[in-house]
Amino acid sequence: MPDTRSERKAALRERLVDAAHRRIARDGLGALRARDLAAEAGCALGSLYTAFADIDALILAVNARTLVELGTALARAADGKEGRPALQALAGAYARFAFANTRAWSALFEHRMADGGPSPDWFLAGHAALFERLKAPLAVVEPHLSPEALDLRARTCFAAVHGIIALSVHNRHLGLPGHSIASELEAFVDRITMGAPKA
Amino acid sequence: MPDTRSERKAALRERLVDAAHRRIARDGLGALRARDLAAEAGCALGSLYTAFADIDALILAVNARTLVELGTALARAADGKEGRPALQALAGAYARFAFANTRAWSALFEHRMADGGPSPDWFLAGHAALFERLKAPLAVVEPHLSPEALDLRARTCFAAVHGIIALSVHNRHLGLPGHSIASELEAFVDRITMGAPKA
DNA sequence: GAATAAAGTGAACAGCGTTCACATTTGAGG
DNA sequence: CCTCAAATGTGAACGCTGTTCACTTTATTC
Repeated sequence: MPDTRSERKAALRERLVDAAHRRIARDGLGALRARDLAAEAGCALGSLYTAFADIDALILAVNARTLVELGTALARAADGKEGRPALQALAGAYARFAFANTRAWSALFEHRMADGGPSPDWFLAGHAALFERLKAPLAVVEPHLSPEALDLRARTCFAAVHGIIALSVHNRHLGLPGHSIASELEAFVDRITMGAPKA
Repeated sequence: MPDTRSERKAALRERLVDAAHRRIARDGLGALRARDLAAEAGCALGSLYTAFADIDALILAVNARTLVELGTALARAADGKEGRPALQALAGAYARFAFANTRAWSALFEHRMADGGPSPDWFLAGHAALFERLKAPLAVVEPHLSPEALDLRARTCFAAVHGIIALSVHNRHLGLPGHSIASELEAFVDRITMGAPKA
């Protein structure tokens, strides 16, 4: 009793995303090979292109999965917290996720569309959710900001924390040594949120 | 009266670096093609590999040039300034350079060695000079820091500013809109240097 | 159960960085 | 000025890449 068409196709897509995810996690985005993925998923090379339009689409699917994992890690970290403690928790969770899933996390930002075009909307929305999450705790810390200014400030804070972590993850000589990141990040968020109540 | 061997070789190297620089500036690091470069430099494909070990080495030469340009831009901006104004000037100059030379500046950070190995020391030193430049003005703003803590803080500040700019340059939807960068950056550096005399 | 549409297949294609056997040019010694 | 070994220039060829396509196999529909 063979599976239906759609079941088989969905299963193939999942096996391919699994294989790509493992490969990215182990060797990074640049080590993805269409032939390796097809072999690991147990399908012919051509079948890959019946499941995904191209390798970019497959990478996007992996990134979507990573984005969900990152989102839940952040949500868990900030759960029940507000203001400065929430921001500290988010920054710490972001750093831990980046160091625990270095290559998959890097793929989120390294990847560019092959034709140079924009990523699909649903993917950009997932990215946007990252800094949207900062708005509520930031609003507690900086109640004087207008909604527009709050949006800008959330982007700035996200980018700053991201930059600190990204440089440390990618560039051993330029970034912070691993044992200093947590403390520097904490001091940094302290500065950013200065003026707010400490607890 | 043909040129000497070494003169010809040096001229070829320069033409190749010029061509690669133009190509990177126009279309980005990913658009470099060995055949294009050879054609534009007026040499055979194989000759490229008598001048440079591989494309990585050529990219490194381009990046070295970009790094020098960036260094002089920063030096000019901070000239005669100290403390907070110096930091503001450096951040502003860094942002202006990044937006005026988007692709060449991106190449400094996008590029990874093909074999995954480390970049040569002279190149890492050039990168390190970026945040070394922050130490003196930072020491004025935060005189209580030990040399070791100052080093860490300089790395953190560089990474934060770099992150804000990088995300705005690369990711239109996640980063700041162009017209807000200068003001957000200024507010940000203000926060970082809080407690120091304003002038 | 036959007809039809969908999916699977892997050889073939175009493009890439890099190499190599060979042609050319160069500069020092007779 | 000529000679000739050695350095340099050359582009076809190699191995690899993502992607396509004519063809076979399979699932669904009437």
